Amino acid sequence: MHPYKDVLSKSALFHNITQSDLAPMLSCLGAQINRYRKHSPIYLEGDAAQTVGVVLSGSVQITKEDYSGNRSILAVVATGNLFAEAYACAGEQVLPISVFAAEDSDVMRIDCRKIIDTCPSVCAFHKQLIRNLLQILAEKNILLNRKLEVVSQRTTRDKLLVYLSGESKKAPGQPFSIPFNRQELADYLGVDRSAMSTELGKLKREGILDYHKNIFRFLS
Amino acid sequence: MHPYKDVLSKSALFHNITQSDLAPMLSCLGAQINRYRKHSPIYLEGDAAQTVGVVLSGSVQITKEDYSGNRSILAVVATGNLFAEAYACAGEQVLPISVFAAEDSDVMRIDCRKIIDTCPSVCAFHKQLIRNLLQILAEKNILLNRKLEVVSQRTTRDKLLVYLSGESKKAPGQPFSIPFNRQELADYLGVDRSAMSTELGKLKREGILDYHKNIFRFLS
DNA sequence: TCCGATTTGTTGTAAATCCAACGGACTAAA
DNA sequence: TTTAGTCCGTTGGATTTACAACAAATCGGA
Repeated sequence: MHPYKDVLSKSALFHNITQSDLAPMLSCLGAQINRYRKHSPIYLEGDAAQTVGVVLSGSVQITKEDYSGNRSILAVVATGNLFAEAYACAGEQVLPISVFAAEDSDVMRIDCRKIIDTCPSVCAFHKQLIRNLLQILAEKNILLNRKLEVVSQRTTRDKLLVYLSGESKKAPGQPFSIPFNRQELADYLGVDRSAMSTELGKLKREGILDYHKNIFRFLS
Repeated sequence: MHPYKDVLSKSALFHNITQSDLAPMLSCLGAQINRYRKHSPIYLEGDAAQTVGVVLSGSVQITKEDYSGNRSILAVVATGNLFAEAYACAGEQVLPISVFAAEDSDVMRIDCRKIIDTCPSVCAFHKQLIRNLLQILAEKNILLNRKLEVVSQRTTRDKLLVYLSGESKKAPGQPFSIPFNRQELADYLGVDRSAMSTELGKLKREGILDYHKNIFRFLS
């Protein structure tokens, strides 16, 4: 009985893999589990990137030092999610980021080469694992492309319109909600919150957009 | 003898696959080759994304319509390279982009499910194919992350410093070249060329950076 | 060498953005 | 009800950027 089977079976990496198959698979993969105290490093910038991390409990922070030495938090990875998967899968990479435990956390690490080099006789579920990994990378790719499209817009107005029209595309003309408050939206768009607020006000006054809190609707 | 074996064996998707293995592999994958006239569509926005494309000859353009209906070119894919791979691998995706032949072009398409669902008895090289696909996605991921970090900087100065210090990291203090001219660099950073030129001049006058054409060096 | 085309740097002005500060609306706890 | 905290919109001034136009430098043939 694996202590983390509930977390793992909900994780995208182990999607469509039955709980009973988890334990033998993990031993086949040589998965290593470690506990990290809050603030202690899991990976450091410059490390060789060979293993993908899975957060089993707690959460971790992806951080990076900029050219002037300021450390900033790029992302927080919650329980059940992966980190460093792109670097581990690309092979021969040096990590450009560091990972720290945001709280006391358990982390499982798997060597990506073990995932890729299937052992056809033993592990029938390797194939599913590879499929999942491919899907995770592909979906992240799509997310990054989408964000890049938004932040590449030159003006706050265009960033808002590109982001919001994208969110609205599933049901044009209908109200839709966004998963951000104003500050988070401003951070996502890479603009100042107050300037964004002003621009939202303009769009509303011009009759292009209506909104209340995080519910938006295009008036076209 | 496959007519495109030289192009294919140089393509990242078929890296480490011998030319003699190409033909049986392609037939096993159900690869389809079509010729497209200049400007004719290969994929249209809204299509179901199931196949990854490989440019066998010529080149293709990735385009997208923005919220106001303007079509812009996001990328040009040269001979030997892939397109739509992320959407094809993510499964159940609708394409948010269109692809047109930039010139008369031959394009091969492969159903991603055929790549993922290995046929262990027949194709020993499926494994290598999957490894390559994973690596392509992972590397693209890293590139997108890197670009996103640059473009997310608020000021032109910071965008320049983040980009250039990243390029300089391989050999700190040494001169390094960049693969862009000024206009291309400005496009990559998402800023105005002349404003960027001004900012570069400031950095030089402040003694932070020296450059000549596309050779740069940090003076730290 | 000379010419035309392209690339790069410079400048001034208009416009957009950032920044800091503040006030109102709302919420939750005391 | 009061109070403290958070979120959101607004404002004004300082800064930054875009834009357009032009000058200087560079490059590749003829």
